[in-house]
This record gives sequence, structure tokens and C-alpha cells, in this order.
Amino acid sequence: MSASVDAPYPFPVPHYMYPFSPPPQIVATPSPRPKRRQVKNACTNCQKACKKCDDARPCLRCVKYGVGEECVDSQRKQRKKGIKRGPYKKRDGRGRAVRALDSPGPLNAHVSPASLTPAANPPGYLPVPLPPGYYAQYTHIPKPGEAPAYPYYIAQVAQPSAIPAGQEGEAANAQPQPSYYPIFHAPFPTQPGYPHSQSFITPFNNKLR
DNA sequence: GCCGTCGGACTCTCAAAGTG
DNA sequence: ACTTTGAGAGTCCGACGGCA
Ligand SMILES: [Zn+2]
Ligand SMILES: [Zn+2]
Repeated sequence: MSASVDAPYPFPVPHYMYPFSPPPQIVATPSPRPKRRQVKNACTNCQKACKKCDDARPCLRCVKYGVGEECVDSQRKQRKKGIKRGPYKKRDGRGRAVRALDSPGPLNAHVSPASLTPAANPPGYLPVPLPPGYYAQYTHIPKPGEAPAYPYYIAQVAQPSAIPAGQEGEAANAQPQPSYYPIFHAPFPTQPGYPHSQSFITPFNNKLR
């Protein structure tokens, strides 16, 4: 069904990844589906509901349901240590395929740089004209005395070169301090009927709700 | 139409095992 | 020390049903 905050796209591209996704007609090939991107930590509400979260706090979904105050990161378990494993199968040459995404990038990273930059587009999608180092994200910037709203922002993210190889800066000290640049605002926070009634079209040419 | 629930496919992370 | 592998732990898609 349609467009809810949970599944806003007609195709499986996370909205924070490909904000200016091209209209369907220029999506060329029936490509293998682009990789789904996950947030590092879903908030407890989204986790409970098994729904998509985002990196902003409060997250889009909590804001939508008016429970922004309850939007907190879920606790992640520590991985078990000391688990013994059998010998590995060597997969070299032709059979090697697992993490070899299509490009011979830096081999030290399990996290493909492609997943970090806007330069990477899933197969079948055209590049979008975003400045390097930016990708779009829904980010709520709370202002004192202001009701929660749904501004769209372009969030500046750390350049890939500034990210420690292999890790996306999950350590607290590696966390970039992004600055946010408002590009435009979705109209509906002040619209009557928000959030439940009317759909609208974002300038991204994607229907959000 | 919206919402909540949930099974399971998918993704991410990182310790163990392997390599030089 | 560095790289590779693979599985644990997590996210969230998509189907479904209930309700207004
Ligand atoms: Zn959330
Ligand atoms: Zn939340």
C-alpha cells in the first residue's frame, strides 16, 4: 500500500541515501535490488515495531507519532567472545565473491566506501547531483519552544577520507560533528490534517505521505 | 485510508582463523 | 600486524489483519 513513513518509496531505496532518486522511467535496467541500508542503532520504538528508523533523534517515525521524547537508542548486546570456529574455506580466484562488491576498492574495509558516499549509486540508478560529502537525510533540528516538525536537511557527513578505514566511525571519538544545511521544508507541519491526511510530493519527486 | 504486528530476508559488525 | 571469513546480532521490508 502506499506511502507511509515506513515505506515511502516505490522502490527499495532508502530515502536518506538517494534523495533525488530519478523518476522510474529513467531507472534503466531491471537491476539487482540495491542494498538496503540500516541505521547503526534503531530507536526502541522502531525496533519494537520492526520499522525503519533513522539516525536523527528523535527519529522520523517517533516524530510522526508524537513520541519524540521516547526516542532513544536501543541497547545492543555485546557479541559473544570465545566462540570457536572451524577452519575457513579459502575462496580465491573465481570463487571469491563475498564481499567483493563490484569495485576493487581498499581491501582493508568490510564496509565498502561505496556505501558511504553519494558517489555510489546502485546499479540502474543515475548519479544524482549532490555535492561531494553530502547526502540527504531527514534530520529534525529541535528548536526551543518549537513543535516537532519535518524539515528536510542536507546533512554534511564526514568525507570518506576522514573516516577511519574499515569502520564508520562508530567510536564516540570518531563521530563526525555534522553541520546541517536546511534546503527546504516539507510543507505539512503547518498544514491542517498533518500528519494523517494528505499526501504531498516532495521536491525529491517522491511522494512521502 | 491508517495503524500495529511479525516472519524472515537482508545487512552490519567484529572475533576467530588465516596469511605474510 | 594485517587480512579474510563467517556467523551473531541487528534492522526493516512487506504481508497481513484490525479499526475508523
Ligand atoms: Zn526510530
Ligand atoms: Zn524514534
